[in-house]
Amino acid sequence: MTASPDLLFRALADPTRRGLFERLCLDGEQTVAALTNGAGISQPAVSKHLGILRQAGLVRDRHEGRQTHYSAQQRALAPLVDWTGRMTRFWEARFDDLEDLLKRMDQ
Amino acid sequence: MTASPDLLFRALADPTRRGLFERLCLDGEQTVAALTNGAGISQPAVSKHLGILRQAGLVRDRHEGRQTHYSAQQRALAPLVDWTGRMTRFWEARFDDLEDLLKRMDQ
DNA sequence: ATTTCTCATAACCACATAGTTATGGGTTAG
DNA sequence: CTAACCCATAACTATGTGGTTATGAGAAAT
Repeated sequence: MTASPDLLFRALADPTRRGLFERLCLDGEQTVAALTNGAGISQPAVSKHLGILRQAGLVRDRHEGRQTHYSAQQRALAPLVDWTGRMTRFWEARFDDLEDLLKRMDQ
Repeated sequence: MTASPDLLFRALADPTRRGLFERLCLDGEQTVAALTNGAGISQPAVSKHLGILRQAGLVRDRHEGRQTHYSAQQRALAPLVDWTGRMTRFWEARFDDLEDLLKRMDQ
């Protein structure tokens, strides 16, 4: 279930939404209430953002009783990595641009 | 001159704009007229998109007589690569999600 | 059974943004 | 010098989108 780069870029374009994804990536699974806390927006807004992230495959939801736990699906970022790869690793791309990037990719 | 992830994501979120960047990456430097040809939108719209890409550091413009040549600056993608790295290469991130991504990054 | 709690959806609003046409500045051609 | 050309900016419009409040469905607690 790999989403299109378009869906991914659009989902990650909003800073609030990207912030939610970052929190899920760094702090692990969390409930909607926990995510709402500290997001600076209302709970319905958070739910909407999570819906968009879910549609892009970036998060998964797990229902447990009356609360929903969300977690990041890092592998959904794969098309993004592939895309940057295609844009950079290309025949005529100048080397001084590539050097830097390839270093970062190798850690 | 490295731009923020936010600026980059927002610049690349629009499909038309991303298409322009892709063409510059794959086909090399081109004039505005050349880019307008095949973009399916008017020349002013293309100029506006290029302005946004330039502001994000993703393209460079070179003036030559009455025409402007644009070229991709692939190194501007670095913050994006770093960001995905931070989101994936993190302590508790599950391995089955990482395996796949790291393979892609190593080519 | 009733109340409370968590979350999602609906309806609405304000603003951002991607497109258009019109126009002007600088450059080459005639 | 004048005309044609390339591109950028201005002004405007329509649609998308991120936020709100109101409400309801489902589960837990009393």
